[in-house]
Amino acid sequence: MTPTRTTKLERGRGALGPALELVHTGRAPTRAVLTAELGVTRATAGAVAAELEALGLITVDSRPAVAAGSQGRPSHRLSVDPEGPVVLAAQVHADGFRAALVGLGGRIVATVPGAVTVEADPAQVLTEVVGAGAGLLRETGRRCLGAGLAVPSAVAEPEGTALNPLHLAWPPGAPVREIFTRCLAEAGVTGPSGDAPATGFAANDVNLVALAEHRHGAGRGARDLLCVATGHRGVGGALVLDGRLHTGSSGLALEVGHLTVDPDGRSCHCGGRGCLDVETDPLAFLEAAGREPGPETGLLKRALELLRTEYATDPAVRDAAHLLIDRLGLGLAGLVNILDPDRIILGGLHRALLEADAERLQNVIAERSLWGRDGGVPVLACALDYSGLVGAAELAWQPVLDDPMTVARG
Amino acid sequence: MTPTRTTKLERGRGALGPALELVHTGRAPTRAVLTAELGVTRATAGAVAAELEALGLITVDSRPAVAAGSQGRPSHRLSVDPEGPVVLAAQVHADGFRAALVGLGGRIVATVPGAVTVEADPAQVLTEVVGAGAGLLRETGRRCLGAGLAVPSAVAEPEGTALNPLHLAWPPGAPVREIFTRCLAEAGVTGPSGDAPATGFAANDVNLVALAEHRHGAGRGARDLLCVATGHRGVGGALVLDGRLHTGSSGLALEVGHLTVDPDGRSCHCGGRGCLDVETDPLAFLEAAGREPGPETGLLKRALELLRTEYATDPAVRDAAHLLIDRLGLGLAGLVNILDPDRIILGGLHRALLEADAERLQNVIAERSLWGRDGGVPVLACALDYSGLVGAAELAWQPVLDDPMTVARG
DNA sequence: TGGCTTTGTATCCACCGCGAACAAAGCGGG
DNA sequence: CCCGCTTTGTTCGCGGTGGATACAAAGCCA
Repeated sequence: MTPTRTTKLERGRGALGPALELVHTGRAPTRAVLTAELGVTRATAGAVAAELEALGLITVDSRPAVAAGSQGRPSHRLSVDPEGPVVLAAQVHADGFRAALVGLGGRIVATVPGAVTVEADPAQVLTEVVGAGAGLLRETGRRCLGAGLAVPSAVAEPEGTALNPLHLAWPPGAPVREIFTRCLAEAGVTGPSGDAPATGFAANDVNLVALAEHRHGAGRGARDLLCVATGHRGVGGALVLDGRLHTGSSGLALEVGHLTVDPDGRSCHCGGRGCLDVETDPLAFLEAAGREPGPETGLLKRALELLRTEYATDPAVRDAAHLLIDRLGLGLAGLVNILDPDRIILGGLHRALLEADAERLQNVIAERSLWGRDGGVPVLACALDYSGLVGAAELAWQPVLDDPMTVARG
Repeated sequence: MTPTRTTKLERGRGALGPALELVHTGRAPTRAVLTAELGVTRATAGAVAAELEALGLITVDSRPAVAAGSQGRPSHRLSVDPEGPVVLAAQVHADGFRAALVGLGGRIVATVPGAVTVEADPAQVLTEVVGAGAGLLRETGRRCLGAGLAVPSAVAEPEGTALNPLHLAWPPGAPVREIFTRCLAEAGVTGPSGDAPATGFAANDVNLVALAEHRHGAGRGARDLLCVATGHRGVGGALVLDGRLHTGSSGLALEVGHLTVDPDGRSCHCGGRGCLDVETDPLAFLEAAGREPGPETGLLKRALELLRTEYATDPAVRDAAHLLIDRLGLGLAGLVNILDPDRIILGGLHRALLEADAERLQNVIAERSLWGRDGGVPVLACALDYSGLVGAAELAWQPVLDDPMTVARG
């Protein structure tokens, strides 16, 4: 029989995925580095790079790169193909949504915000969202390899249902992934196989922030990355272990909002008292500062604004910030004792608190974490714009990173 | 040049490790199952099994196995070679130590307890320990492939230092792995390479209980396994994710003792109040039951005895048990919210509390864990004798499981 | 211009695991 | 009792993957 003809270029399939991931995360700027990172020979790394280029995923710049100072033959630059395929990414939040096309490397190619009525159900919202994304695809004419969605709710695995979309007026248990996939099919958004419609991926927004920061932001190089962030209300957490999101056995891990941070604090719907959720969110901050919290929508923005403008001038604001920092530090110390991350990233109001007085926060964590080592865990601020969106894109890219040959089979 | 001759039997090296792990954990009783579990062809599975047999690690029983009812040619039984090589395993605790030889499959081939004075330093203790193990090796004449040690302390990675050996009068930060390795060399205990001395592995005992239970006990088949156990004082935790121990970035993960389980509870040396550590350990139980706790040594044994004999008859004991169950449930619920395990295993006093009233414990966990699903997380009792020892052996077996060919290169 | 160093490429080959055909071992039915 | 039937185990050949090696390319530097 005539076997399926394979060109020499197709060598190195097994290393394709790891290689693409290295270029994707910016850890392989040249073939030489790629060789070292993959632990293969130059021959293999060269074949792999050629194959990825043939697939239209990366570009090999033939002009000598950097070359600054070092001797020897200058290496060619490997980079993600800026004209390559994209994925559709979207983030839904209490005030609306944002859709985007995201290329490899977490590059946002095009993005557009959108608004929906507060009462809209998942199908309405996701129809709008996918419609906006499909519009971007038409405008740009890019090839689409998948789609990912960030939602402000825990998402159960493997069902893909939103368990607690508290700020969206969605029914708990709404099958968002299924709805998202259906909307994609209706809008004709394609997946990696080209003609077949894309299957949608959906996950919690904080999880996706963590994933995005780990691959392209402040979490690069971390092995065990903890991410904690506020939205308008409540606190979310996420953990990336060895480069993969730890979602737990049913997708519900890192519900960190109900750690006790103030034994004398206010009671919480969870049945406890003084939970991180209610003691360190924007509402708690505004109240602690003696301000009128106002309507639910925009709590985060008002809290950030207050902290930014009056922290230096108003003692009540400063005291409120310090109070929240102390509580947050206590909660983070508890997480450090359980998870032992090598880096912590904060988003939302927590990020602003960190930037207001990083030393105070670090000290609280160090004091209350047991047997912590040399200086304690580094705590950093989120470094990406739209990290939730980028994280949603990572979900969609994952099948391609796992097996880049999928893009050829389409 | 004449290349290194390799027999046909040596085919299938890449799958050797996974195959050995399957037999080791009892998940591959026959070659047919091995074929399915590895996802390879019968030819490959057969070659792999033959290779493992040639290495002296497993036996292939030529008599037809089971065959009960099913049609087709009966399969041969694959099993760990009971006469195969062993590793030296040891567990140190407050009252002394226990050394053992452990074969594949977690089979304890020989074991011996030992006593040391309370004031003994690490070098003295480990000299005794290794001496006892070496004695067993001499008596049995087994080939030794490595050594592992369980200690009642967090062990920092990668240094291998015992950070908080609170019950041992060892200096915090004692380099136990280094000392252990030196003792092994002095006693002439061999590693996988045959002539070279073994490098010792050391880890926290509760971590090793979790590892052992995951591979050979109540945790088999779990993906995310949480283990919580008491010794005489304090509470330890451990987490196995995807079959590997999660020790955190510096080996300090799962220090679960300082979760708040009683906001009005007694103060703890950690600075908090009502910590799991001081509210659910044997001392807390004896005090809650109104008994005189007595000396430090033997607290666990007395607590277990009291619970076993008087739970049904003495209301004070029952109330104390229920109090501790409620506190424990609160702590476990907090961990469930953060880690989302698919199984929980309890050891020490916690195991006895579970057996006293499993339903009460399950209910508390279910009530306080958020969005828990259908019936909550299964909570089971440790199923192995000497699980700490078996876990220590797993540490030593790991290099062999990762690459079985190492045993040939010796 | 000719070393020197590092990067990229061409060629050969060992090895792993797949596929297919065959052999083996029990069951069961005429 | 013998002949299918089913499942398991083995033999043999093949193709793809990546290693090793030698060589070519491209910059520094004397």
